[in-house]
Amino acid sequence: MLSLKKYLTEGLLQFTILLSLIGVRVDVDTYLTSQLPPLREIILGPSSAYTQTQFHNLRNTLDGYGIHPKSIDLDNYFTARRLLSQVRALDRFQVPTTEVNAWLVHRDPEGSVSGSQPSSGLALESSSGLQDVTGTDNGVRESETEQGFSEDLEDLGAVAPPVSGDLTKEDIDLIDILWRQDIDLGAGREIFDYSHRQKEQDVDKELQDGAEQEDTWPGEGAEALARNLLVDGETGESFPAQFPADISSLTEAVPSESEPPGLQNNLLSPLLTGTESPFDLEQQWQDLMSIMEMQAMEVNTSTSEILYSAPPGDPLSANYSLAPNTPINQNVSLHQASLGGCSQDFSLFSPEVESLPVADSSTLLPLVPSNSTNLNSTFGSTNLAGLFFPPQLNGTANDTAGPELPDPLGGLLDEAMLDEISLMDLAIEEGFNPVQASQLEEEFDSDSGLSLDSSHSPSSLSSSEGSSSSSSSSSSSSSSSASSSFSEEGAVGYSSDSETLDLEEAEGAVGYQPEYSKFCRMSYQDPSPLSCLPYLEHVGHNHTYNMAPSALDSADLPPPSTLKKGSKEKQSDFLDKQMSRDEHRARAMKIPFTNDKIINLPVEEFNELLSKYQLSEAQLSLIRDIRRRGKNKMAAQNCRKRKLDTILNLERDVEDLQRDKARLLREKVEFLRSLRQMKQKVQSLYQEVFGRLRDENGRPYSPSQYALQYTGDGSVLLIPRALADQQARRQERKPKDRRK
DNA sequence: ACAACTTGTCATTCG
DNA sequence: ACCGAATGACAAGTT
Repeated sequence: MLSLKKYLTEGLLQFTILLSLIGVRVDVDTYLTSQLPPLREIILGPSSAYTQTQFHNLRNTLDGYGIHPKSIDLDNYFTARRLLSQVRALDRFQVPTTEVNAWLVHRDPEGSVSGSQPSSGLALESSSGLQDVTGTDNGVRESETEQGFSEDLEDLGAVAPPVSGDLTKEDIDLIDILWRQDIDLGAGREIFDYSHRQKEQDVDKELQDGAEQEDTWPGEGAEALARNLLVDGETGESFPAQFPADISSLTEAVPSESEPPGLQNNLLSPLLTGTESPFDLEQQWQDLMSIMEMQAMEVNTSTSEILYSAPPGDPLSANYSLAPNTPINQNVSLHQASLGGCSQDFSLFSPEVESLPVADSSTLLPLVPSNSTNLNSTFGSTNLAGLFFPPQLNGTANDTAGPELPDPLGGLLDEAMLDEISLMDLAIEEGFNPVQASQLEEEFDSDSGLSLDSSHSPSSLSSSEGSSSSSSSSSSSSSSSASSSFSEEGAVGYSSDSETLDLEEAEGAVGYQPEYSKFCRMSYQDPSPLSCLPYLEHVGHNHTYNMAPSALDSADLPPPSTLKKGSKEKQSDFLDKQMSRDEHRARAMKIPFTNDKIINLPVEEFNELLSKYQLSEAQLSLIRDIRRRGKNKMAAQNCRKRKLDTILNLERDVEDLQRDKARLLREKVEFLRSLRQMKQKVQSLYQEVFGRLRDENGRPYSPSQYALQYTGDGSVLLIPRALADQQARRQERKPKDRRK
């Protein structure tokens, strides 16, 4: 019962911290769970974060860290707090910029990820984002970028707004409204605008460079900003071809251009009429993997090199590069036209080909079925099932378009996409997760959620621990250094015990010296090797934390006798005020030894000490209280420090997760955009090829009766529609089974 | 004066 | 049973 309560409390606390920090619904598990099993623990909170014994044991096992259990490094403690506030500020700063960056740098496969820069990456992103939004049309720009990213997100089915951190509900609502407005406006830009994309690539490059060289950023940033704005002016409103605006553009286009003949209409229908099943998280990964496989195919294709003038790893930009018109190859096979060669074969749709659609997105629109809902569903979401499987299988295809050509594209895409890529491969390819995963795992494997590994803890935690250990070790080896170290790091509440000791010595406390020497031997005069690591002697009872200030200061510092009498009195007055209540009480009760000893002596020695004096009951009681309070005070300090450490670690982990999530979302948006483009190309190619086929009488085949089917060896078959449908159905079931 | 933060203390639980 | 550590809660002090 109690353990359950404890567990719940810990979990709730950490979960609350996580949620509050994230501020949004983070479907991190969606993206990471399969790669990072420990993330589950992270999200749910390390149950050991606050556990007592593990912390204790961890400190005492001294696995290479040498952290003194009682040593509290105040400097680092406060440093940690300062860093915490900075981190928080960063987090807030990150809010508006995450999506801005996602939009502007989304084509950069590596630059914006900046996996190895915990906070600087964010800062850079922030700066770039701000640079971009500080233009004249600040608000417009911002909303545009937000819209771009957020629509992408919506398209992904990511319900959560692309913002992180401390956004209020009003903020989210506002952003949401802006999205809607932009969606309604059909805003969009670059998709098929080659020149624009070129510019954008440049801008992206500069953004990349700027991110790497923060110093040089402002100047170049302004330049890039200017160009970017120009681009926006060109394309932002005029041509709704942008990926996120696909929904609106397509839906708008349908009513006006739905009259074209049924041939093209039917041909395209299978691809454009997908129904969106409820968004499946697993599906998202499936999508990503599929897309990546497609892109791998692209890269492997020879013709792709022509098109990939963009930086390597930037598949999207290449998709828009229109190859120079090439002679139409009547022998074109869909195999050659497969994904890798899409762009080149795109030239088939050059104006030379009059009877066939050209490679303009607008020309594809008339081919779209008049059923606009299908359109919406197809392009408006990320469920790729509609891309791979014939519409009739999705249950919403209209009857005319349904049986038309599910198989052709289904076969091609299915084969290309449905081979599984392990998530780990994906992760490695992105250069992210294995390392981070192990990091996170380590961090949360450590007891009590404390990061004792300095390599994992850039914050003050590690340094704090390190200095703590150094102070404790020095206390055992060198009295002078221990003295200075302790005074520097401030043994809270007991720093004035030295004066108490002085006073007591001055008062001539009888029998004190033997104890004192014994005490010293115990603590730091023991010449044995172990003395360097006093905690090895008393793993559970090392109480040198507060011992040093009094014992060492009094022993090593110039005695008050060296001071002038007046100043001595002043000092004693001053120190009187510095004394703790217990010290005053001890003085009042004429306790013959220092509070330090009372508190820090091991039990046996403490009892020994007590037995050597004739102490009244009141004195004994006070001594026990002093000991109890003193120990509890240190315990409270440790506890608070530990709590803070835990929060800091959690905060850092949340940051990491937010970064990862943003990056994954960006990547997904890119992949989906790429997929969409490829899909369109495949559609066009299909139409191209199918439209050129003639039967023995020289008449074109009816798409309602025949379909092209792609085989594994790259050949293309013309098969009856019914057969194609059958095979499509079979293929639909496979992936589903595979997923289970 | 007041809020926020810090620190010490007590009570309690746990190992 | 006792001890010490851990920790929530509270109060006093500090900023």
